[in-house]
Amino acid sequence: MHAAGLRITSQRVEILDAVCEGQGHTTLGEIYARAHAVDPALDRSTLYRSLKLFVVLGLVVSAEVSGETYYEIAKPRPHHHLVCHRCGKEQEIEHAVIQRMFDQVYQQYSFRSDSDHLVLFGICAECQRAQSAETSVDGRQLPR
Amino acid sequence: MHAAGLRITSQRVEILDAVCEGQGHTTLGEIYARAHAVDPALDRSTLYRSLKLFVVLGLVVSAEVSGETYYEIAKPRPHHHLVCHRCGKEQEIEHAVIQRMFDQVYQQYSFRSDSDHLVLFGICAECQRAQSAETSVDGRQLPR
DNA sequence: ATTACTGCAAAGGATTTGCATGTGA
DNA sequence: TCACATGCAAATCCTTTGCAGTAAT
Repeated sequence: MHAAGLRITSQRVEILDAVCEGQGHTTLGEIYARAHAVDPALDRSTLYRSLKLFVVLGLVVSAEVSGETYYEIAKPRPHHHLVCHRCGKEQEIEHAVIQRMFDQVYQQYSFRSDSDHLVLFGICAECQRAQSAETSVDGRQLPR
Repeated sequence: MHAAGLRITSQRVEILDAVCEGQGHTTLGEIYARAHAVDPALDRSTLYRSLKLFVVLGLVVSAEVSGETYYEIAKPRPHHHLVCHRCGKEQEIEHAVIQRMFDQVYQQYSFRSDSDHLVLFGICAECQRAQSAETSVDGRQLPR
């Protein structure tokens, strides 16, 4: 940071903290809420400027999911997320599974994928159980 | 469409046509340009309203890629895109490769993925060749 | 003492909304 | 005919920008 002649200000620290707190993905609004709670004088324009800076510096990565931009502290290794569209919970998954898929894509299409931050939507284990419970009576599946 | 008590208007047809014309993904701006060329009276608000309706009805799917929303006629089978971030070209790939990855994710995480429209970034075959040419002289690789 | 950074306020752009009018079924 | 859709204009929301004051090095 110093290397680029940039300064470490209290606002930047607060914002970076706020990004950390939202483990996994956080929206801009959430970041602002947290940082603003700590420092009510913090302005939105500062948030926008800082976030943009962090992304350029590679401290933070951003991803667009269903119309919103999410921010996350950059991690050294590529990783990916599973998001349940029933309960909204998200979990991180390791890169290995994805890498195998990338390899197959390369074999078939000669395309070298390097997306290091995919988001897969679906139904998590818990919600699968909940769903099957909804369509069954006393554990017996209802005919559809 | 009639089923829901909705009407088929000339504007809706024009907009749907405009989405079709942009094979693969099209931005809202491109759709507007095309539809507006056909019918200069067409208003942006109508475009927004119609596009939103089409997405709800499942006629059109939307995806956000690098800060922009892209629209595409919904296809019966799930499919995915490879986007080269050097030349910008995109190609469609079949679902099978992705499905295998989904299966592995399910085995490891009990998470049922159903993303039917992934976008993978990377470098396409052509650009790989171009890149290696840049770092070679007379076909011999330069030491890095 | 510099000069980058902030907050404020205003500008800019994209999207949404209220309402009177028009039009498809 | 009658409710749905449209166009227009205004409202709203999100993000960016210019500038004068503030603070980090």
